[in-house]
Amino acid sequence: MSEFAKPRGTADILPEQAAEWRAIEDAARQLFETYHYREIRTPIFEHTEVFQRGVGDTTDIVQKEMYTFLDRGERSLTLRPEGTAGVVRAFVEEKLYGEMNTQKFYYLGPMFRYEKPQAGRYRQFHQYGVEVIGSSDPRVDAEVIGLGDHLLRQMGVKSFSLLLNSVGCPVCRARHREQLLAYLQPVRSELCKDCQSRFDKNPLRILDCKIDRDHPVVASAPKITDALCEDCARQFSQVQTYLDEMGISYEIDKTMVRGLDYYTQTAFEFVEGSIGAVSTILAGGRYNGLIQMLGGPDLPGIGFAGGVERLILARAAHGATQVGQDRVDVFVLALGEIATKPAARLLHELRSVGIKADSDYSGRKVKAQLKVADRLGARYVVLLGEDEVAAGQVAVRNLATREQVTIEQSELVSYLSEQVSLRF
RNA sequence: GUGGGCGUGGCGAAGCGGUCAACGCACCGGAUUGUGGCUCCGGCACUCGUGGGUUCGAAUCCCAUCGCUCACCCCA
Repeated sequence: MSEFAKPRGTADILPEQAAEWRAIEDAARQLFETYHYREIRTPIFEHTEVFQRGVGDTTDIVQKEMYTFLDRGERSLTLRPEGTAGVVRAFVEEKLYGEMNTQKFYYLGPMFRYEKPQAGRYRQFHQYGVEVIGSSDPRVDAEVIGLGDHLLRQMGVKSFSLLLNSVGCPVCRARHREQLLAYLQPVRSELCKDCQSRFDKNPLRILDCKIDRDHPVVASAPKITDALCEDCARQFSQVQTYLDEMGISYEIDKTMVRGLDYYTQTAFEFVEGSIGAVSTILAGGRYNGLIQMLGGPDLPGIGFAGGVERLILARAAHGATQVGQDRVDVFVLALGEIATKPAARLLHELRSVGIKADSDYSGRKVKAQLKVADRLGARYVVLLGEDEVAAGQVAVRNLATREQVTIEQSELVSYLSEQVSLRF
């Protein structure tokens, strides 16, 4: 074991896996652009207050999961634990609201949370996500949800379910909170320890508690979904109408609450059963108060975020894993001291015209080098020995057909350009 | 933060108190002259995460510690 190990909860993405990562990132970007979302890149760290305000002081993320540090100027900074707060901060700071009424963004990148790692949960993990700011039209909710659905399908996740709920607005939420507290008060002492404290901080979460969920009183407690104000109820039903219209199936889950404080109205979660205990693969919701909370105008917003690591796990479970092929077009084989210089020159010439080429650097024998060429999946071997060097020629061997020709060194590039291009 | 499982060569994995720590894969070399994928032969852990203890003797038992992993809270 090495003396230096990567920090807990981080991962090295090795070349083989990097191919899949890149494929996912490329496909995600392309899909987002198809929906006319534009990429936005915000800093990986922000002033701590951005997350305290943006994510919410009562959330686990802020209370116990942030990577917070003081820089040399004594400023408190935090590695971003999620993407929305930073995007909204940028939106407000750069005054992007001046441009158009509705703006659509996407992002891709690492996030950091100080958690104990397990399957599908890491301290540095990666998310792709979208944010739509400036419209509260339920068509936008449906578009964002539909985009999540589309992305998962496109990525090869064949089965998953979509849970949908509405968590209301500050008006109906406050009203529901009163009802709920009154309702639960008599059984407060029967609740689990966590729910005792949720009682004051975030009673909505009690409904979602895995321990108390089965408690008869809790199970039949008033749901926010049933206590929505007129506006929220209409929003919720219209979102469903559009989803129906788009042929996207979902289940209403009245106990589903999103973990972040900023959510209002629409909340949704895509879950996949085979990736471990943490089955949420992509989730999001509407956050109508957030922009104003971060100092901007009173604009509505909605978005989602998905975990790349969880997507990769799900792809694996669905047999969609992609392995990178590591092939080279040409392998330059130099024999002996005398061949090294012309070989280096030819290797460089081949690469200059875009032919993927490699060579051996350890001065091994022909046999060993051919073995390497074979293993690299090379189509051609350019062989340079004493005879060839003396004659200004090279032997070019087609590894598949075993045919070998000897040509002038000056013709090599044009000869191979032609051969290699024939494959495409 | 809490609980379970596990830590043997690059990887997978046997051994679970007593000769030199199996084996497979990978890797390296060889099977006569400068020609590959198969086969055959050979090489590759003074050491079993780390530290301490028990014992005549420990990879094997005990304790601690670190790490990995799964699960809980919560979450992508």
